[in-house]
Amino acid sequence: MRKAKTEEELKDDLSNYNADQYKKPSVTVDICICTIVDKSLKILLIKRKFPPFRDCWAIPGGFLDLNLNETLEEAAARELREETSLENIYVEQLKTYGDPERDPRTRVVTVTYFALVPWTDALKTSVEARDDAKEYRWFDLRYGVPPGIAFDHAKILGDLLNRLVGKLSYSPIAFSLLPKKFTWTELQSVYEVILGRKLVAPNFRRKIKGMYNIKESANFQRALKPGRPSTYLVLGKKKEAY
Amino acid sequence: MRKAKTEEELKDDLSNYNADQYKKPSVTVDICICTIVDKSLKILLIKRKFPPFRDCWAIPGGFLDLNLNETLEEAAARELREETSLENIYVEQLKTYGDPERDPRTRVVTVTYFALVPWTDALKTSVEARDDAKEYRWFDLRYGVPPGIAFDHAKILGDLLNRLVGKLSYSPIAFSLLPKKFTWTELQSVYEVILGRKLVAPNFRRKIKGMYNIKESANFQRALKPGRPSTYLVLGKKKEAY
DNA sequence: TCAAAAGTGTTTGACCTACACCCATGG
DNA sequence: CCATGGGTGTAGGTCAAACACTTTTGA
Repeated sequence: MRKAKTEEELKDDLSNYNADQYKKPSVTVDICICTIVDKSLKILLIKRKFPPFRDCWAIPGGFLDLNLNETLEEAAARELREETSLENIYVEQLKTYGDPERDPRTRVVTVTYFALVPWTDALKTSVEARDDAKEYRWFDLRYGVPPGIAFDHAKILGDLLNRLVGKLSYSPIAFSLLPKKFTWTELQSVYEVILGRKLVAPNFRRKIKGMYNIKESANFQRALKPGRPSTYLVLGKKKEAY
Repeated sequence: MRKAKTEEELKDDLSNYNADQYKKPSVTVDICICTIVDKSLKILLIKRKFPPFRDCWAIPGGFLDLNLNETLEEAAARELREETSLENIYVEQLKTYGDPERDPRTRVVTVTYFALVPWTDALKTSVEARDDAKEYRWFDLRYGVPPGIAFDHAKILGDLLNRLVGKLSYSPIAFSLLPKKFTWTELQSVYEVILGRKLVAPNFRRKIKGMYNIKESANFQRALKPGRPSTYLVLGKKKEAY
């Protein structure tokens, strides 16, 4: 009875919804894990072990598990954690893809997110030294996706790059790609890699100082090279408008 | 057999997916229909006739019908057509909402789109003079949403306003809110309404001319008022970069 | 003393904004 | 003539790019 009423309510919600034909699509949440290493913008792809697109590279993700009772963003964060063991990472919704033919098996609606993670050697280890027989690899997002990438993932990565380039200039996403403490050179490198062009250091630093609350951390020597060691910086709370 | 294999493939796609617990969420596509009339930015809401949120205002939408074999954007455009009889309208994906508790009945993932429609009196008529007992109303997006709006639709409309304001300055969405032929005053009014502030006409026109290919259409007198009649404009193909 | 990090100063040009002012056009 | 549509010109300010130069710091 309760259920029947619900069915009726559902039916009325839509314009021309036929309860007899009603089938639900599968819903997956995919996570584009981005980082910057070696002066290039990388994304983590996984090699598929089963058809369709067997042995093709694909964006990691999984079906939405209703039992976990999590939000979509939490699902994305959980998948990120499962792949990288990282937590407290910047995650943002990218777009949702649901073309009828995008998965040859069945109708799949995929909500994609992207995560910006600071590169660490631990990350490299945790991803490469897995024992679950999954093959992972970091791909350069600017060098073009691997040929034969699965599903419509080439389009997704294109949308991702556009989003990153577009948001970089007016939002603090660059800091999410760096550890808490970073140097001016590292920060500038993030901008240069995403924008794909060199920047002039003094102008860059003036601009960043005007937009964000950059504070100096403890000075700390990092490398065994000559010259002045760089200052560590941290991003403070947002600049107060006065 | 074919089906069994598919199940296995599906299972492997995910990290910790349990086929026995596997339930699919419902997927709906909602459409925020925006227009500008009477110097204000309006959105079309529908009054719900059944619980939950009976008699509350809500964004129109419907469940994704797999039998129609349409893309998500086509589904949004179809719903727009069903509500307004309009076709060839600018439609863009806004965001996807899927919190577990957003619909008290069952798990619902909603992909929201927004449509920008030029106001016409025909639109007013087609929406208001419906015979399907649905109650529609245009709400001013800047005046705050109606109290007790259904589900998480208040948040959706907030995201929508942010998107419109943000995109206005670098994309030609304003033209989608006007008929093919429009005047400088009308175009400026669209910008002023969305931005929420007055603009200086000469500067506005110089700027728009620099960004878009504005062409004059046939001069045509419109009103029975004194003064020079306004020139009709059309948006030409994008400016060639040279 | 050297090399790298970090900052200062300045010039140039683009562009935005406000405002004054002029021209065009039809009632 | 007048009211409105539409444009030109310009002065002031902001901002960004480019580049030269200085200062700081530790090996």
